[in-house]
Amino acid sequence: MSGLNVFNTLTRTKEKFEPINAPHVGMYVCGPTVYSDVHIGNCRTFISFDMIYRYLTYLGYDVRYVRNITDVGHLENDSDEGEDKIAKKAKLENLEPMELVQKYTNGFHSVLEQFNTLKPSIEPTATGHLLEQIEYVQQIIENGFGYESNGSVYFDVENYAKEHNYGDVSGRKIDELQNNTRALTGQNEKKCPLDFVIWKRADPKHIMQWNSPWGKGFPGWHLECSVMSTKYLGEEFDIHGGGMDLKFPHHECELAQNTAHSGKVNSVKYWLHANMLTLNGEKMSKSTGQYFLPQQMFDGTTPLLEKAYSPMVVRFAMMQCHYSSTMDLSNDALSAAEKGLTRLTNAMLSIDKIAIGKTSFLDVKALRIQCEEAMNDDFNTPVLIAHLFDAVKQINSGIVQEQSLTEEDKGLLKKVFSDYVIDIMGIKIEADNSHSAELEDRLIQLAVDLRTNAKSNKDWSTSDLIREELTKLGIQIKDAKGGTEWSK
RNA sequence: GGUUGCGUGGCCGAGGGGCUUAGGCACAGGUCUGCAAAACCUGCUACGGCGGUUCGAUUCCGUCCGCAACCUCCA
Repeated sequence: MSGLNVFNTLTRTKEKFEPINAPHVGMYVCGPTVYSDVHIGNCRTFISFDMIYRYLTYLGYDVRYVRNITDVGHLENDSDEGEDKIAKKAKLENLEPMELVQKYTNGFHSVLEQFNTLKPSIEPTATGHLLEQIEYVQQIIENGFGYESNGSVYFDVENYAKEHNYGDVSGRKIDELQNNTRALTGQNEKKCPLDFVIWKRADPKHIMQWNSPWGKGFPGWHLECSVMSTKYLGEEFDIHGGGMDLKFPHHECELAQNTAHSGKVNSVKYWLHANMLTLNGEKMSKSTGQYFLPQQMFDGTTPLLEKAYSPMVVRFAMMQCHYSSTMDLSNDALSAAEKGLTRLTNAMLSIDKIAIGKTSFLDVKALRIQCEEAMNDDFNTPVLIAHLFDAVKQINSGIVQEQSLTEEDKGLLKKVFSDYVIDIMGIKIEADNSHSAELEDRLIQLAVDLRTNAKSNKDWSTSDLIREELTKLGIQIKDAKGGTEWSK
């Protein structure tokens, strides 16, 4: 068995990954609605797809990775009273909507950068594609799957379902959906409760609105993803990703829009979904307050954790869990990941210490194959990590026993670790610079304390040595009455 | 209530009909070490309950219990 296999939500099976136009791969991932800070749960999805993007690239594919920014159209709920999230928050924070969008887009980028995610190839915004969205809606109406009602345009689910399946992504059946639809107020504009808005009429006081053939309004939430994926990846593309919670209604609606627009049934070949991050067994969610921000985790200011954890520790903890399984974030899990990551990186850095000889104590080629097989099995990073730890144990043991590797194997071993740990899992190995200033001060203080100790023992040669060496480094020592002071 | 998925050893977390000692963390004993740390060696424990299929089930089926997600905005 060889080659990448991915779990396709559409078929609920693992399928051999065969791009439509190899070596090109088109991947679209639903980005955030930038109306507030991203939380750690949001990050998991983007980190998961970052890993997927990295692995596809490693395999030699030329990936065009599109991840959108939703900056308009995301309604609070599906009723007619639903307010646009951006508009509502802009009012609340007393900001121009685009100012709000910029603020949270900046925050989003900053957090993802700390998690060492690669930037997407294209990061389009909904407001930057209004013309395309309007044209898209017109096409849907023309094709008979949309209708205008009181200045808004709705997607005609019933009509669509006559010709196509509706519910494939989320595994729902249209009859069940109809039976289970709650009676919401203000839905009299719709022909059927399942219909969803693709263009929404704006009240005169609404702060975000644009001219359209149906009057002033703004695009519906699901629309921008259909429009932008079509524009940048084509009417049929390889991978569509996002969080599990977007399966319904967002992805279902997106797929319906795609088909209604182009007439093509297979607009997305593989639907991939990242699972939720839970906190104390419950989903993290902005709307319920059950969450904390990444920064609070990095600096240890959330009461939900005992100490601070670096972005790389968090990222590694996520990699120890399969992207499609729910992951419960806990202090124990993070501290275990922290220690494990240290062990992994220490061993990786100590490969240099291994002697070169005529034979190898470690089957490096087999290791590489195991790693590749793990990743080929639907990006199974936990199994990948297990194989790497097996190698860690052998590396450490080999060093203790002074065993050797051939020059070729040693180079290959370094490459395997570098490929899988750094390039694919995206673990950045570097000193934690954020605490270096504090560390420096503490080290100086330590030297000063040692000198004070030597002085009290009348060990003048040691105390003078410390003072001289510190002076050479630009540190001034002053023996004051109350004790030794120093300055840089 | 409906739909989907999950329940693995002290904790996290893979796997998937009969040997995977999965892996990590923790724990216990040992080697090494002036002491410690690291590293190494050894040990440790599991598949929610009850039925069924099978020569054999943690793995398949049924059922019950528990949990989660979705059904309404969410990555």
